Amino acid sequence: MTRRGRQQRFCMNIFYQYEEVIAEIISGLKSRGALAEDLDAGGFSVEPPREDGHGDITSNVALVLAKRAKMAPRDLAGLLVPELTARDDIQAAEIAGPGFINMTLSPGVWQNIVTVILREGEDYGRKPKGSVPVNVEYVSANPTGPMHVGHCRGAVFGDALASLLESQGGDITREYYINDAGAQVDALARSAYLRYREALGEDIGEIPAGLYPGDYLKPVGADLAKIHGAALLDRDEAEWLPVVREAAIAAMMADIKSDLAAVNIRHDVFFSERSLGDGEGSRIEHAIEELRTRGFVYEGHLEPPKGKLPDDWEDREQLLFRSTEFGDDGDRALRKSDGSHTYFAADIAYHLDKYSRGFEKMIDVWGADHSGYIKRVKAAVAALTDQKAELDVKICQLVRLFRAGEPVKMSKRAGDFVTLRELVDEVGADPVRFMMLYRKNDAPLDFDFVKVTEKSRDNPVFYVQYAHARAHSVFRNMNEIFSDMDVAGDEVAMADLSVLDDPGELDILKRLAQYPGMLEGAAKAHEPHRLAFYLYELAADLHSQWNRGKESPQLRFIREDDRDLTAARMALVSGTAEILASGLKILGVTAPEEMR
RNA sequence: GGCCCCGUAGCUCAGUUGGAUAGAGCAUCAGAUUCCUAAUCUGAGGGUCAGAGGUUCGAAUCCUCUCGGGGUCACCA
Repeated sequence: MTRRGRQQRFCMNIFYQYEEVIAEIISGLKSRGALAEDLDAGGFSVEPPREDGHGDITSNVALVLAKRAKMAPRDLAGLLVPELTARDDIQAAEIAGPGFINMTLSPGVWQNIVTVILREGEDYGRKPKGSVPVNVEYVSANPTGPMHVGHCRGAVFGDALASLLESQGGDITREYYINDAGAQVDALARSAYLRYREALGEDIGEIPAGLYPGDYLKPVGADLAKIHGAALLDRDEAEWLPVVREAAIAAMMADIKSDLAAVNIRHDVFFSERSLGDGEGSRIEHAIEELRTRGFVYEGHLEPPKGKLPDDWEDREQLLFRSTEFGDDGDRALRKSDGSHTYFAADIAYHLDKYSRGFEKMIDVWGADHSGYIKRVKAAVAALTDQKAELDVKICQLVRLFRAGEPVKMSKRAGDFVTLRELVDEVGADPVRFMMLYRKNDAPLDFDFVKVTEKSRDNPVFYVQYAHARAHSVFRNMNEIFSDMDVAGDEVAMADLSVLDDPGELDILKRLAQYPGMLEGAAKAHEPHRLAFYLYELAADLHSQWNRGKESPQLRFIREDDRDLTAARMALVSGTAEILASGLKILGVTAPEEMR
């Protein structure tokens, strides 16, 4: 981390503040000749200790610099410790293990966290909006039917990731790629056409294999009948198909947007694959030309696929992208045997379009079945942008549905898959969103309809929301006793916090201090689940302290006999509620003020 | 067969990008209710981080191999 980088950061993160303290001590030692003037002092960190008993904050500075300074780590630490302990804000600093420096801070440092949170409010831990545009593409479900639970996880993940990046200063565009070209939407159009004839009174019998049998196309057929009457009946398919297709896609996209709205997801840009065109002069041809000028396109033969050979495999010469140049396993076809472009070719053009719109950072969120597709798209982005753009592809693994421990059977062919809408209608948006995020994206996830609505510690959604509600319950009860004390007012904000010295209170304070660094790390790693886990831990800290007040009445947040102490504790509880609400907001989950 | 993901307590999972004696919840056992919401909390037991090598001050984490589970594998979208 450069010096400039440190200064540009908000100084809310106390771990960075102490990195700075150590950096200053090192330059002091240099100027006094205790350390070499040209010693590179970068690369160390100050972090919360992993275990109790290792102080409040810990640094690996001596371990990181030892080799460069040609000193034993513990000796180097020995130079730093006296300087650290000389400070008022550091109660103790000791050398531990191979050369860690464990510091115990004076309680005032922690108590001050609350003052900062109450001042910054929702901005605590956030960074001001920066100028780096980031494109997050997620959902991108085919417009051939309603959203089902398989889409849901990626949708929630992408949305929360976008919000998380936004909280760290990203200039985020949320984007949906509509696969409205190709055979699937033609099949959709033919299915809708059948429903159209049905709406005009014809008995259409069974929906043929290869078409979409779901009832959800019936309204589309009815609308077509209303608008066109019998006018489309006696035409050739070439005439009615574009008309029906457009109507069907529009209807499906309207359904999808409304399904997404049910889980509070919205996109800034809906990008149509069809708009990329086809054939001469299209953006797809342009993208292929861009690759060709860079020497990554050639006519050639592909190796037969490994494993069992498809029945209709034929060796042929075709237009290929040299993706092996960028680490892919094989070169990839750009044109099909009928001369039209492949889906991949369209995707290349799409990503080139993103780049030309100014996005040098792109994130795609895909389902698990697309993992084999990552390398070729990354290869294409690298090739087209001369490696200037970075694309991160996040894969969301499958969601397995359970009901009270029993697997929920689904058959997509029979059309009885569980839709996103059914899921949300039954359990609500909050549990859906939180549970989809309470797991790493690349691990499979079990979702139990019954468990997620349980009111118990076993259900993390409830547990976190309850902590927030409990805080507000405390405020209400406080006003029963001190009717003129305003939790949001100056008396609380300016309260003397030095009385917050109970170990349980300090635990909460230390957890609050971790919030900015946790957010930054989660955003950098593109891992919103870290925030969900953090909120669970913060909720546990608050519940825990609340309960200590049962055994030890002097620890209760509300102390009828001590107005000043009550004000200080209101500040603590208020700061905690603020962070719970702020974090939940990033995850897109509500923070209720009471549970019922 | 190739590629990708996963393998951590009986179960479900974290592990802050290489840090110290590996952590939560559930389940089990023992406790807390005149009391700010017991919808919660306190404590105990439970581990060869799948296995074997390697890299270094230091590995659950990085590299190689083996075993086991899942996904995927010309032209579809």
